[in-house]
Amino acid sequence: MSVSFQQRLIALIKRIPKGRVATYGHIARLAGNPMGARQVVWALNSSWEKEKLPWHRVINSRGRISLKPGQGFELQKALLEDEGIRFDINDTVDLDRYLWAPRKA
DNA sequence: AACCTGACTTCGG
DNA sequence: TCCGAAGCCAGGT
Repeated sequence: MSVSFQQRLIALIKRIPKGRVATYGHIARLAGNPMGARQVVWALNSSWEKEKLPWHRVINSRGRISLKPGQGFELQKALLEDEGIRFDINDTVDLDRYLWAPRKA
């Protein structure tokens, strides 16, 4: 039987290694739907806890945290910095350096 | 079924 | 860089 897009998203997110990040759109693309970025958001909110997902490693296409200050931004940034990820003066991470890409299929 | 919502993305101005 | 508009997707009301 087929695996749902959601399940593929979950599986991919779980594979993001410590010290690396991925963007919503990137993950959606890898899961097979280039335009399913919003689904990633939904997937995270609905099952990051039960699936133990590294939700903090998912950021937006500009290399910045999408959560707002006081609503998780601080926590996410702290978690990423703990993994060795550096933020520049504009709270932006260097995607060319930290963006995760699966080895081979 | 219509309408709203969200940790999105891209494009213009 | 910031803002608005438009496009996209699924779940909740």
